[in-house]
Amino acid sequence: MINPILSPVQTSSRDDAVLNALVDFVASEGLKPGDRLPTERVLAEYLKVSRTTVREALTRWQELGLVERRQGSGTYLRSAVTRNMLHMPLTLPSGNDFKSLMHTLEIRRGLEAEAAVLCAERASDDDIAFIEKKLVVMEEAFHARAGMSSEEDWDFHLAIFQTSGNPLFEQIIAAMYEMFHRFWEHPLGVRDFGHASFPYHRTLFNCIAARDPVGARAEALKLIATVEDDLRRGAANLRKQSKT
Amino acid sequence: MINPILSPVQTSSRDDAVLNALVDFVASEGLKPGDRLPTERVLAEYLKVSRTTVREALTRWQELGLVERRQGSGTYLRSAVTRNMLHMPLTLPSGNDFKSLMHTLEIRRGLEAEAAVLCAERASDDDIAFIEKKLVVMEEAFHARAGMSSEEDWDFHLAIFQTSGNPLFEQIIAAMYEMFHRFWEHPLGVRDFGHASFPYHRTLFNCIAARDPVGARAEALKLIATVEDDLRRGAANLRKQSKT
DNA sequence: ATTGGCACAATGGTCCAACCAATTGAGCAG
DNA sequence: CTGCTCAATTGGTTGGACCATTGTGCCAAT
Repeated sequence: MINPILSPVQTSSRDDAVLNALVDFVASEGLKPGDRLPTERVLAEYLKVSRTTVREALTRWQELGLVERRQGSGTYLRSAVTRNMLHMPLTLPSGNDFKSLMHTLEIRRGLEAEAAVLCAERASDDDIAFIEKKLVVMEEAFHARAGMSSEEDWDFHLAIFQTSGNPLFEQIIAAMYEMFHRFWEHPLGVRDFGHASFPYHRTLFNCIAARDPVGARAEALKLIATVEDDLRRGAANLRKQSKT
Repeated sequence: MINPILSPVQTSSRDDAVLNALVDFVASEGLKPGDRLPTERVLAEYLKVSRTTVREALTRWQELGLVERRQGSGTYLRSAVTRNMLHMPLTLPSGNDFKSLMHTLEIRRGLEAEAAVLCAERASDDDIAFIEKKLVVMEEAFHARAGMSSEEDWDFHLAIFQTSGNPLFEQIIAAMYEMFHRFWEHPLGVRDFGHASFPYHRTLFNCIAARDPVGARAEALKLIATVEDDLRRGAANLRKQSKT
């Protein structure tokens, strides 16, 4: 173990200084996601650094998804920024095959079950009413379109994560979810994807409403299991197609 | 839901082209993590782009942790790179307070348990021998120094994650671990931090070696529970100190 | 009044040439 | 062999120029 006393010696590079200043600026101006940042030229002049340095700093934020740049238009905030953020770039080698998608589901399995437990333990009456509202919306959308709808489904799960009282669940699972859905839409030939998971949303909610953590974990695991089955069916479909 | 048919219209920017070319170069040269890449000037000339563009591309890889740049020395590969890598950069509001540390443990609880299950299901005999080696090293370090050692402890857990066959476990938990250890060293007045978790390392290994997923989950949960207890004790310590 | 096209300014993207700062290694004095 | 100096190498920064895209306002045609 390295002695922490003499380890850091932070030679704060120019970029970091720019980003720190930018964090303060965003805070003082009260900028929210979607708002436009000052132009690179303005930032460069204001911070007394070259535009190249500003660009390197913004490139880093862009790669982290904190900011979006549109040529001819400007640079826009994409997410809330604070000082002391911890950046965790996850990299999955070759992310568009069956195995990689399965890996995201294994993560979700662990986290969704845990979130369901915490949610069942901590939910207030208001929280439960809120979650039920999302559930009803999802069920209506299901019956109206005769199929799962990603949007409302996600809203329901999101309500659970938020009620868990731990913001990390939402952020990590959101990343898994995004990666998964980037591919699940059409490529896999399964038309009624997610159909089988429908009933478990209601049973999961019932356990949460009854403050039953053990039951909530079990229902969450069943729900993920149906998605895994769908994925396996999709993979089998693909294999069959490629053979013909 | 947006119709995916008419969404992308990918105008491949210059940076991406550079990075793709670099992936091919790394592949053709068989470069491994730790190896040195060509200098920025050489890359610029070879790819017929300006050095600025090369730098922007490398800055992006650096932010993703794929590459490390040392002024005066060169640019070094830090991780395997392949085409079709999928990047999921997460940024977490890094709290330095008790609640945030507890949040990281809740994530670890879900993931370590799941990793232990998968490890017990999938471990080959060689894997188990490797894990046991790490365990023995940790136990020796424990007896030699009469206390937990972060380094060897982490190596043991790392071996389990790697055996789980899912690289995401290692990456996510590593981030949680870093966030946690950024504060656990001395600030909390608990001297024998992690001491109570020691015996569960052996029991966890026994379950894995016996290919007992259910038992492995249980032992992993017990292990995390002891860490949570330590953290709670540390928080109580802090409160007591601040009152005097 | 609405629509379509056009010129123009603003903004991010690229390029170049130079210089700064840290690292490395060769050469040399002790 | 040790320790120092020095020069070449390499990433970091700068200023200035130009390109490509976007947004806006004006104007003519409908």
